[in-house]
Amino acid sequence: MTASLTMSTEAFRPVPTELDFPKYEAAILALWRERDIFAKSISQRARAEGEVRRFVFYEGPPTANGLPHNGHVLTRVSKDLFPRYHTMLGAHSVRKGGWDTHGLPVEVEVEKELGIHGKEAIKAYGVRPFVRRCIDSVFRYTAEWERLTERLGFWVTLEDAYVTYHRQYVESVWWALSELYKKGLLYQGHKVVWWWAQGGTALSAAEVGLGYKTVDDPSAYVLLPVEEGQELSGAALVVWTTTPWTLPSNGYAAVKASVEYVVAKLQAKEGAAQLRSGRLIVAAALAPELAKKLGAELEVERTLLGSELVGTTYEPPFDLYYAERKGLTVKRRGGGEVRAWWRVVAEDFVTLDSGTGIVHVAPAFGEDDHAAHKRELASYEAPEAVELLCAVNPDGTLIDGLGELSGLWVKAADPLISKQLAARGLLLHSETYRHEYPYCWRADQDPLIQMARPGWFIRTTERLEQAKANNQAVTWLPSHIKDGRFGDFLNNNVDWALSRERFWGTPLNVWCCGACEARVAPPSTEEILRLNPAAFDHFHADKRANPDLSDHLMVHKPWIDEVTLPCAECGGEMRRVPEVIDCWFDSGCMPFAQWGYPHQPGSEERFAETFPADFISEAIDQTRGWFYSLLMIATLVFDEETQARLGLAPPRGFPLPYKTCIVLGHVGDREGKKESKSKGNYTPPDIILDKVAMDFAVLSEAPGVTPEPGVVLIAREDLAGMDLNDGAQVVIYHPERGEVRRRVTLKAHKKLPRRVAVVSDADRQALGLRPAESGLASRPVEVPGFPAETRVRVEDEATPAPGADAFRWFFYASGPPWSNTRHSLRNVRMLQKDFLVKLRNVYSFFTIYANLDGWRPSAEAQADRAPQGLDRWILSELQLITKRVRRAMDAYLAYDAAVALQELVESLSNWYVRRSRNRFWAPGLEADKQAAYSTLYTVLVELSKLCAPFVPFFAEEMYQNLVVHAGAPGARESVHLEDFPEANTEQIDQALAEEMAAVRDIVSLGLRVRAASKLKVRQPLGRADVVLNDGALRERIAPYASLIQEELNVHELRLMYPGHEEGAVSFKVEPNFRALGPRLGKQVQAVKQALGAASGDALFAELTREGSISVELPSGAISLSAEELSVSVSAAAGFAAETGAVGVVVLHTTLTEALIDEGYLREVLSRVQTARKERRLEFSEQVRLVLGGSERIQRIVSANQAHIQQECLAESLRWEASAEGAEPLGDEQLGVRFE
RNA sequence: GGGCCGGUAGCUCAGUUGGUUAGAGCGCACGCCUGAUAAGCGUGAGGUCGGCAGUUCAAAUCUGCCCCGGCCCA
Repeated sequence: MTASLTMSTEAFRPVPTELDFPKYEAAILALWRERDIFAKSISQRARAEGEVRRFVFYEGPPTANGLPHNGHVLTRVSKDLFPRYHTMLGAHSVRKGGWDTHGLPVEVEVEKELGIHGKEAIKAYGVRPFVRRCIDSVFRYTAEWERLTERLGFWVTLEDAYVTYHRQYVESVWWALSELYKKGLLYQGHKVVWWWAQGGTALSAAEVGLGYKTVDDPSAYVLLPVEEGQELSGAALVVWTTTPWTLPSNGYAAVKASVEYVVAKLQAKEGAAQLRSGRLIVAAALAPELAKKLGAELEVERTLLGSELVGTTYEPPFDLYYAERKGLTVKRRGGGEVRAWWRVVAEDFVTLDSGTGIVHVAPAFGEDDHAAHKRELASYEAPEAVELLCAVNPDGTLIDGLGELSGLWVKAADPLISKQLAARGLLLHSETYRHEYPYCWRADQDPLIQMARPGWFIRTTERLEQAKANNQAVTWLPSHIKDGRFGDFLNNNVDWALSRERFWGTPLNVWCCGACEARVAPPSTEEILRLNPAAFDHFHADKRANPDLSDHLMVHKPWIDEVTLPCAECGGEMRRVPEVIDCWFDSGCMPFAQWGYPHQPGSEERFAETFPADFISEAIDQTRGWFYSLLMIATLVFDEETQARLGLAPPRGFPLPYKTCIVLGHVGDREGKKESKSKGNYTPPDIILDKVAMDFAVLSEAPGVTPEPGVVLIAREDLAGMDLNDGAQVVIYHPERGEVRRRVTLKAHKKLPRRVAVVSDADRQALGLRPAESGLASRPVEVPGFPAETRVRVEDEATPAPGADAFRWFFYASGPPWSNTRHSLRNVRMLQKDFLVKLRNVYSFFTIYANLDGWRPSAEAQADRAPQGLDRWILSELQLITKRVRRAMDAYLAYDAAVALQELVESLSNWYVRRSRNRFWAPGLEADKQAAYSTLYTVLVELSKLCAPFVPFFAEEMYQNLVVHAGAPGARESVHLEDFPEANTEQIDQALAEEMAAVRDIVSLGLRVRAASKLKVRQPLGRADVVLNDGALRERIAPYASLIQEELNVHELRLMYPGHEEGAVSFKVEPNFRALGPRLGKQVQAVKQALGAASGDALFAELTREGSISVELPSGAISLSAEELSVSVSAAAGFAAETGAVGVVVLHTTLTEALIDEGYLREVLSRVQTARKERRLEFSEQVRLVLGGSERIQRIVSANQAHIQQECLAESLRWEASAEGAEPLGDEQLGVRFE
């Protein structure tokens, strides 16, 4: 048979023997592109007749100004899975991409590019060119993102992706802000923020979190003397602070009302510094500790509750405000008058964890402080009379009026402040305090300070109950997010600090009148133009001068700052506030802003169709990010009243704006550590997707080793990262000159850091490489930026990369997506082997035999005949798994679905195919063989559909070959245009599933007996006895007797009832705890003992005879029914037998001469087949066989000549007594050759 | 310091309403099979279920405290 002839008659393309997944994935990608399968998968559903169910998915926009990493791979594959599934279920699922483009990270990138730092530097450079650079930088890595997206098979339309800086998008955001403004939810106020003084900006919580460092700060215990004329005069409150620079801004001293305080006399030692007061007021519980610090005795004079201290006035440490405002009093709403500042207040945030139990409160610095101040203000009749005390300028220097302290950077002022306080007798004690303190994440020498700043806020706290109710309606996966991390976050909600004093962001659309108090928040440029038709003239002029100016910049700083509006109240000029907004607000607007709602034509319909989302998914760090911004904005903007006003029909109840949210865990390295580019413990996605290659900085030598030519040394971790062992053969080359390659041996070297490679002189010369200048000090993160000739690429050519399906499968099958994943090439390959490789082998097996037999799919071949035996079983398994997969996917449980699919492949490969092999190589194409092909074909085709959302490439590969190429009836263009399989419950046979499980157990037990008795399976045995624990199973197993016989290679199989065996087993009778526990309680332990002490065989006999067992207990005799007992058999000593959960398998191990002959015959066949294989003969090629060897073999061969010829495809068989090359075969000799 | 999640075999993970012999895969060891063959299969070893205390006839499972790791927040 020649190749060309075979080709023409074969229904299926042969499956290549080499395992190169990336190779065929490339072909599949081309096919999808060419045929536009993704678009068709969507439009096909949209065109369906009748009401089309929608499945709404929102893309959480990534930022394209950084490179994608493995965490993004997880999000992308997670986001891809469910829309694919629902599309196959018939839903219309639009997948619009999106890009997040605003924010500080973009500005920082540009600053780096320009080599400038800070707001002032940006202004000096020019905001106009700066912003133009921002817009250019936003899509720096778009190409990489697009490539990764396509390569992973993540189906999303990027062509019409929403972009947060686009004018259309910005105007939608404006609309939302305008709505909030109208509802009174947008206001200007003060908030304590983490302030980066040098940069002149507040940092978001996430940014602050990046910069914590352990530092030593001053720790000062300061006296606040009680003012004259009060009960406690003569004593001083002791407060503790680690930020002395906030002392000039002190406003209150806070205590906890319920805590006990003491007035104690300090027994100062000789020579101690002179203090203003020797009587100290501190929390009783902390007094001893303070005394210890002071090295002095504290003599308690009086004890009082915190509540008794409230109202006491004191002298602040600095005169700055005191002189002027000590007389300022305010009226309480409920009546009464208090001094505005410098009195004791009761606050719950006061703890006894550290300090003195009395807290120095500086309302301008510190969140608790500010909140306390606000509570005070809220109780006044005229709060506006009280101005905030703030002795610090926005640039972080102390204000004028503080003498030598004025103009000093706050941290620099600390020592001086301590000195002054000491001089004035107010410093009780000072030391240093080691703690975590935040620094700017991008200028790590700049400490952040907490500071109250004016800004714009969204009154989220006002509608918090709705937000919470909304959260309760969301299906969170995992469920603990709802009341855990997300719920907690809502419970601790504070108003959303919306504004940012930066340049590149959505400008806050609030215009204020310079002459009066009027403000407007126009929702669109259209409205702006209505108010001032010339509003954008300056932009158009700029555009004429610079035609390449992006139109989108019309709604950005600095152009938008020039837009003025006439004041409707007074006719004055209104100017925009200078701030831009938090970019999280942008992303939270995407449900409507992606359509340009409500300004764009058609956006109402589109928004109505796609709100809320059925499903979103991002990593856990988005809890406070996107998950929050989406939910909060939807809650605030789309309340019932507004929905009615907007005419959103039908009205949406909670949850908004997403029904289900899968919260993903983080992707870690092999050790579970966070993958980080700077540490180099990072597997680039390309290693999984394309080829196993990595770049290293070139070194000429390692500590203590001179490299030999042909050997390259790298760190052990890097070796493991490429899934290679010490001594692996790889190729190395110049990263830009891949045509010249050297084959080398990789060796691990302990003293090497990551991402450097020691290359010998000879190899370096041959490849045109030179050592990297930074040598051993090269940091992993820098290596990609090195000049090409100082980098060497190491590639494992022998083992292709696992590919996109394997990458996807890894994330689905390695565990629930919310648990952290340990990612590495090795782990990806491990899971690939379990599923993809195994499935591929079955698929390959099928094509080989189906082609040999000329079987092809047809309506007739797939006719619904009643399947029997194994066919019936595997088809039932298929339906059971289909049911499980659907149930799991409907509940968004990808991992459960993946496990189910894996089980099906296991059953298919390890049992169905293995047990059916002889059916496939039986001669001819009889009915049974037809049935086998038809069954295996059906399972494979259904599997291709079942796994299509998971491994879209391989599913397509199978489908294209088995269905499309083979011209099967009903073939669609792509598996992704197919309907997802529905379980055919008629084919489910639960009983059969149990029976087959028992059969597989019995076979395992039998094999265990053989292994224990050192009896090869090839040696037939006379008989096997099976004693089942469950007698009822005997009848049900009987039909599979021949199958078991064959697997165990025994002539006869006896299935026995317990009690009818021949002494090979003994019985064990135990309590059935589940049944007996409730009845007997404590006595079950006594029953257990009694049963254990008695003979199991006797108990079993009694049970069989009487139907129950009587047991003597200390409390009297009780009778136990069969249901209350569990009886099991085990192998009796002296038999070749093994015990398992199903029962006992006994093998009769006596070998007769006839059995030995049979064994030899099997050996002869095996030898001949092995010889065929060694000669690489075609499966169907006929041979002229010559055998030789000892006499006994000759006798066996001649007695079975026809059988041997048939089995081994031998057209002739000749015996040659003196055959050369005869080898030992047990006690005999055999030689095999072909003529 | 607070919150959330996790801690089960060498590794990665399952583990039903608590039921008495805790599972799977990989890896390892041994072996089998040979017309899936650079495949396939079996068996085995390997566990104080993070620790301690409690509830219970019975705890990997429920409760409390503690230890370790990760993440988030401060």
